Order: sequence, then structure tokens, then C-alpha cells
Amino acid sequence: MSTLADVAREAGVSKATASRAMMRPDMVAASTLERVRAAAERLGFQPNRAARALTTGRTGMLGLIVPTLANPFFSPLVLGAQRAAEETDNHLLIGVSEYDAARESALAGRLCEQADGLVMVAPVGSDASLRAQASHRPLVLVDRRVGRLPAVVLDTSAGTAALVQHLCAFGHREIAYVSGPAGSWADAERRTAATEQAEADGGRLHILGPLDPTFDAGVAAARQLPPSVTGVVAYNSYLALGLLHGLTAAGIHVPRDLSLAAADDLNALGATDPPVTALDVPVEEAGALAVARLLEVHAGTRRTVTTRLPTHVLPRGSTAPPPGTAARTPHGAGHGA
Amino acid sequence: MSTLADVAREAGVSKATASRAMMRPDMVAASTLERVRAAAERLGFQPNRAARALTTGRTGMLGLIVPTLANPFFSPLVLGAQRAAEETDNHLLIGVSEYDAARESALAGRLCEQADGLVMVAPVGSDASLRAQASHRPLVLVDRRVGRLPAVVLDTSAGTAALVQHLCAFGHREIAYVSGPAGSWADAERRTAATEQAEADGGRLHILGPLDPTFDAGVAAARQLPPSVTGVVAYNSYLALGLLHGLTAAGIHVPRDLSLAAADDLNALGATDPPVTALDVPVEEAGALAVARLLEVHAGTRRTVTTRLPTHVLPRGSTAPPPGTAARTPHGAGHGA
DNA sequence: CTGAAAGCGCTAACAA
DNA sequence: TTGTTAGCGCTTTCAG
Repeated sequence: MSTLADVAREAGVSKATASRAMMRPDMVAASTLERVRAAAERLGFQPNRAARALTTGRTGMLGLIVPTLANPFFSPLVLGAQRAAEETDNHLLIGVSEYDAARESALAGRLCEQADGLVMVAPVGSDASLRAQASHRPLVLVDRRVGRLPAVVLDTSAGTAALVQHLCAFGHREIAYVSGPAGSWADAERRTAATEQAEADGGRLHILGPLDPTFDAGVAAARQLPPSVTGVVAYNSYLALGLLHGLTAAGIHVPRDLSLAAADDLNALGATDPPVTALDVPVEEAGALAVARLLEVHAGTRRTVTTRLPTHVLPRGSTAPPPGTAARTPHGAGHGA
Repeated sequence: MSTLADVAREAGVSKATASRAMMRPDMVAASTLERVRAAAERLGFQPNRAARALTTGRTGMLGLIVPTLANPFFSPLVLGAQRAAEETDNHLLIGVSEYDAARESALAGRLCEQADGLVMVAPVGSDASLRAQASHRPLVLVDRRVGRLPAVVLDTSAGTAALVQHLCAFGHREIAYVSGPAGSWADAERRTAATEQAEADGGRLHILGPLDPTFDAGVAAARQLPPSVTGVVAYNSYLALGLLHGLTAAGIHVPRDLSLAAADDLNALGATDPPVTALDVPVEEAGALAVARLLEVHAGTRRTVTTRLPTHVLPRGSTAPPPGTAARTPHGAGHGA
């Protein structure tokens, strides 16, 4: 591997000039620049990032901690982050916490050693531990807010409210929110939003759970729905899928007897029978944005801000007017946040 | 952030000794070791990896390139790799190629700059480009073989053969293999294995495809099956899921009218009705093993070897004797590779 | 606009 | 067993 010194020699300039040609082309005479570039090209020069990191203090690496990759929610997130990193000539160090707070914080510590900053997606750690982490290195949260720490939030709570509104517009009044996991920040947000929206629309919200956000839990939940309920909003797609299965198995037809919607969107929801009304969530964008924010924080360009990314109701076949209602189109459907 | 010099001063020793205390504890007097460790602890010392990399030539980073994260096959792979990296005090740089050869090779180039080696999972690039890559830096392939390059292969071809055998043992003779994507290495392997096994068992193998490995393609394929066929092995779970759906919709009952199996295993296959016979594939293990191999290659401990990880038939409800056969248990079922 | 020189924090001979 | 010394490859003052 050729070094900067090689390039400098080949181009007949000093190391300093060669370095400038790469870092600050505008500080170098055009002809010199040309020569250095040619030399670098000829030698296939690739700067040694470790050496660069040592002098500049920037490693060019960004840590990304996700709870899991098995949940398809996180794939586009990582992809978006990876692209954004790539575009800015950064690299992505990945860590999978498996929803374990201890593992998460250990990973954060390890990654920080080597990265310029950290993106933590839906972290499970305590506010205090995240604050501590942030005091150490630039930290951007995704789908979690802790005080004034910079965060990118997918606004599924507004989306959940929009879903409730969507149901109310159809004429539903007795609505159930099927909760996600106990202690989940996202679930708490969605639940609150659903409650407030139901109230605002003159409906009543029944809450089931907390539940594991799984297919099986959804199947079980289908048997627990209060009989008065005509519309259901599930914390996530897995629960919705389970609910759909459970309801169908119990002879309850969706959407004729009951309307069903999910507060996120797995592709699978579009392929069920009927397809399930859900939320369009810009996950990949969130990943990219988190990286962009992190870079800004690192550069000191940006104060601590939370960006909420809007989500939108994706009306599909699973929501309709409640039984015994003349069919009509809901007003206000299709617009979230 | 405190440096090694700080620790040395605090412990009253030279930098060299402090460094040795961390790197080669056995070369340092017990009492000195103790003092250095205490000092490091007190100062919260964390070695600067960039500096270390500069002197040792090892960055402590391993690149991992996957085609996508959306396919749940790759999640456990990444998890396994990440764990193995963690255990050996390495970090994982992730790249997502999106099945694009150009992007893949660009990523490989970028990651190499900074990593001690590369794991490429099911790469789409040409043999030549992979060879070139390998000549550059340690490279371990997963689920792809190129000449004598080190590789970890999930032995789904033996598994596919075992699946065919499983069907034959039930009495099936007319069997279809529903192919995966054109040009796929894994598909070619599985197809060949299926063909040979069918022949060995006195059956006949019909080949459908190549097909996109998607649910929809599976649905479509259900209509293309030759009428004589009583058993089907699909390239992967998505195709199998689609086939199941398409067959059921067409009034063909699985497994009464037709047996169905998949040459890999998504969790979803266990939850369908009937659950689909599939292959137990040690994906996480493959990820971990690839990292271990990479480290060995890097250390020069190991020559170029391909490790095949066995897969096993997971018999489920979707396979049974062909129509018009007295039910009986197949012999030899349940054992792959 | 360019060059000389001084490190960044660490490890690894080589001596002692 | 420990200390001294010399870099690893790069960026960046500071002069010229």
C-alpha cells in the first residue's frame, strides 16, 4: 500500500503539499493539484484512515445500535443510515443489543471507543444511562426521546391518532387500542395519542395489554376484545396480523364485523386478506436523517433538536364503517400527523 | 480522554511498561501489573484504537457485506458475526449491497481501506472480482464458493437433496424443483443436488424457473406445476409460501393432493396451515464461523478452506405420502447433509 | 502557494 | 523485568 510520502515523491512535492491537495484542493496551485492527483491515481493511493484519525481526532466511523435486525422495521433504517454514512465518506459500525439494556450499554461503550458518535435506535436503556452516554460522545436517538437529547422520531403517535380519527370518521365510537410491550416508550406515546384522539372525536377507547408485540399475542388478544368494540388499532403489525388471524378464526369478519388497523407497516400487511389499514412510516429516511444529525452534532453545527418525521394513514380493506351503518367514505382519512 | 502516557505517569512506570501491562501481562512483574491496572482504572483509560492500528497494522475492524437486511435470512447472520467479533474484541463494519455488483465492489473497496478483512455474504459479483478482492485483503465468503477462497457454506444443497429424499421416501416419484433467481449460485447448487438425488431415488425431477424468489412468483408457479407432480421443493421460503397460497387458492390441498417443502427456513413456515416442511439452517453459526475464519486467515493460521455447515430436514405437516398411497412413515426423513 | 518540522497515541525493537 | 528510542502515516502550524 502506497503512502502519502510515495505520492509526494512521485509528484515531486512535499508531503504537506500532497496532503493539502487531497484535503484542501483550493489551497494548492492548479498545476500542482493536477500532478498530485495523477501521482495518487498512478500509485492507487488510499489514505490510511487510522493515521488520519490520529491527527484529526475524527475516525470517520459512526456507531449504530439497533435492538434487533430480525424485525423488518430496522432493515430500511440501517440501509438509510448506511447510505447517508457512505455519502459523507463515513463508515457504519453496527451493534445489535437484542433488547438487552446491559448489552446495549456495553456496546455503546465499545463502539464509542472507536466512533465519532452514536445512533441508538429505540434504545431500551434508562434515560439516565442514555444521558450519560450522550455526555461522552455525540449521540442521536431514533424513536425515543430523552430530555433535550437530539432525536429523530417517527411520528407514529400522531399516526396512531390519525388511525383513531380514521375509524371515528367511519362512525366507530367504541375503539380498542391493543398495546405493545410493557415499558415501551413508543407504546406509551401511541396509547396516549390514541386516548386523546378518541376523546376528541367523542369515542371511547378500550386498552388491552401491555402485550408482547407478537403474532401469537395478537391471536390471543382477539379473544379478549370487549364485545362493544367495533374498531381496533394495534400497536404494531405483528399484533395486527395475529388479531386478523384470531378474529377470522373466531368467525368475526374484518372489516364487516370489525375494523382493524396497525400503527406501523410491515409489507406483509398489504398482502393479507383483507389487506390491513396501516401507517406509512418513512423508516429509511429516519436512518439517513439520524446520521445527518449526528454529523451535525459532531461538527457542532446543530443544537439538540428533535425531528419528528410524519407518518400517514394507508387506508386499506380492513377498515370500514361499523356494522349496521350505511356505508360512507370517512372524511379526513389518509392524512396522518 | 486519558492516554497511555497518563497511565504510565500515574503508575510511575514508562509508557512501554504500561503498554506491556495491557498487551502482554505475562511480561510484567505482578506488582507492576497491579499498579498499572489500578492507574488505568482510576483514569478510565481507554486505548486509542487509531493509534494502536497505526503501529500494529491491525485496525480491529472487520467488514461485513450483505446483499440486504430485508430478507430475514441475513439477520441472524449479522448477529452471529457481530457476537463473534465482539468476543474477539473486534468491530463490525456493515455494508449493504442491495444485490448490486457495482455497489458491492465499491463497498468492498471502501471497507477494505479500514478493515482487517472482509466477510462477503452471498456476493453477487463475478468470480474474478472476488478473487481480486481476496488478493487485496483477507476475504471469507459465505454461501458462495470461488475456487479455493476460504468460504463458509450452508449446505442447503445437501439439504435440498435430503428434502427430495424425504419426498421419495414417502413414495413420491414425480417431483418439481421450483428454482430461485437466474444466475444464483445457491440455486444452481440446489438444483443440481435435487436432480442427482431424484435420479438416485428413481424419481423424476421437473424444474420450474428460474424465478424471482418472491411470494408472488410462488403464487404464479402454483399454476405452472405439471399435473403429474405430487411433490414440490421450493428454492426458498418465500416461493414456498406463495406456492402454498396459490395451491390452496386453486383448491389443491397440501399435503393431501400435493406435498410441499422449502430449501430454507423462515420462521413463518412454521406458522402456516399446514406448516411447511423445511430445512433447519444454522445461519447465526455461519456468521460467527465466518468471522472466526477471517481472523484465522488474517493471522495466517489457516489455509484456504471451505467449511460446509450441515442443514437438516425439519419435517412438518406439508409433506405426506402422495394421493392414493397407504400412509406410511418415510424412512430416512429428518436427516440432512 | 509550498516546505520543514512537530507531533497525534501507541507498540516494538533494542538495550540495560 | 524495565526504560529508551524510534517510528507507524497523516495533518497542520509556522515560516518562507
